[in-house]
Amino acid sequence: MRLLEGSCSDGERRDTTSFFGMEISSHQFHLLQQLNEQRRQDLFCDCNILVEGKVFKAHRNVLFASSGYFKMLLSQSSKEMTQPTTATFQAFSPDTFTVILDFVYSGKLCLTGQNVIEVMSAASYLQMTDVISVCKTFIKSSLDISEKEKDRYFSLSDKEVNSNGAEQPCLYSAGWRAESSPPHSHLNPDQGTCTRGNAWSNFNYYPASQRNAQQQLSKHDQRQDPGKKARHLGLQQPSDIPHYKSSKLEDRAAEPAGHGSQSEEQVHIETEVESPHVGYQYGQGSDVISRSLAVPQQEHDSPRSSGKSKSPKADEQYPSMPSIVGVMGGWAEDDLPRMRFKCPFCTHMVKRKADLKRHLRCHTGERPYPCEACGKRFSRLDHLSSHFRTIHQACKLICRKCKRHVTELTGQVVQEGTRRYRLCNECLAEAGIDSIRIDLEAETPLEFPPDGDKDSRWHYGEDNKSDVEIVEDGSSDLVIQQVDDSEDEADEKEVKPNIR
DNA sequence: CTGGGGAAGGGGCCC
DNA sequence: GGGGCCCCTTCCCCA
Repeated sequence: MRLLEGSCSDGERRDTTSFFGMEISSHQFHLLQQLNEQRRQDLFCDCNILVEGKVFKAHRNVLFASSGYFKMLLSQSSKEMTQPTTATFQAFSPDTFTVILDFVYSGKLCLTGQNVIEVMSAASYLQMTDVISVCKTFIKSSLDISEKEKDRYFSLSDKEVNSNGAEQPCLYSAGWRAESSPPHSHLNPDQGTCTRGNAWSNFNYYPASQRNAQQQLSKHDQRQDPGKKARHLGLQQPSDIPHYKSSKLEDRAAEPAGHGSQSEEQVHIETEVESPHVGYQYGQGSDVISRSLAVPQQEHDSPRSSGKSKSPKADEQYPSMPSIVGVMGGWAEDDLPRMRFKCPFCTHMVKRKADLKRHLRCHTGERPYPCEACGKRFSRLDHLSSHFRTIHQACKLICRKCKRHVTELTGQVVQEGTRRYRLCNECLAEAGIDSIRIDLEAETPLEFPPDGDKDSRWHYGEDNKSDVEIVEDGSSDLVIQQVDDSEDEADEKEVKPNIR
């Protein structure tokens, strides 16, 4: 117990009001312990989680406070408080969820070399950034240990390297120090990855006997056929390894499948486990660089979803991302190792960190660029730009029907809702929409937001007096616009962001 | 069921 | 490092 002196956290009173308070350090622990006890006794449990047929009981409020996924899920179902909420998962195994749930109710994460990948995957799915961080720490720990032993490794024979012991769990515990911050620090997105939750700096890591196994696992097969790596990693996975993004990763997992005798499981193992070890793949020097990446994390949509739903600003929702790991990714033509960046989620490597940052969005589902015209969200600005030009601005000077080239003289822009395209005059006549009354005031053009302004909104340009003549079909959303292409092109050159 | 076309999305790379 | 372009693949819709 200790005395606290400080400012009130309330923003308005912050500068004027001081408080003296007492913090009982064990309170949080006892509270969680009680909740855990209630969970075990099925007391007040109002949420059923079905994982591959196994039912887990839990408390909505605890799940809500622990997982971004459940936060979103339970927010949506919060109106139906009378019925227990049921969530079903196929993406990970009951064992994995047990580890996750135990962590939620105890602050202790029971990681092993066998479960760390799946736990991290599940945590990613459930948007539990703390768990992801701890898993990364776990993996990094094995790398660090391996690094120290690298020299020794080179003197080891294959025989020695191949002998590894059985894995035993490592326990990462929140620690509940007197000055402990809440263990589920994803509620404090400002905290960096490494310091995320002071509590994590106090985790217990044991047993020491595991170190040898980890060392050996991590460093074997340098420059060897990647297919052989998995056999020595010892980080064997159950057959139901979840994937961050199913199809793509499965495709990529299949890439090294040329090693004939490898089972599908082995391929998965290789794909998922390679990340923490790849830094040693070409093992020359200390080439593992960890950096925190201030990229918003996973969108609410599950990693398997299409990501089409609207969501709050990604920056707010996904406060952290897995670190970018720079590795020696191969050998340049001059026989010097070249730096490449390894995706922590798949086997993909890129030359530039910025490219990896961009690539990571395909794993997280983050789509920070919304089209204000139709609501569709994009992971990349250039895709948004392309989409907008194609769908909403009819930039292609091609008749959509007959595919002939059209100009402002030989064709017109047709608008259906927010969608615009061009039709040549002949096709317009064929469609019987050549006699529609032109109403200049009926519509204003769509305007592209300024360059790089993720947060800006797209407007129907009110103050951008347009040269577009609009013909509205009284019966539907169909609108014909008379577009002055020459001026459009000039606009594009002068004010590029305002693509028209 | 199938093939074609359009849109989306991912990677490489230049500016 | 970000923006943007090009190229390619995949997905989806439609005839």
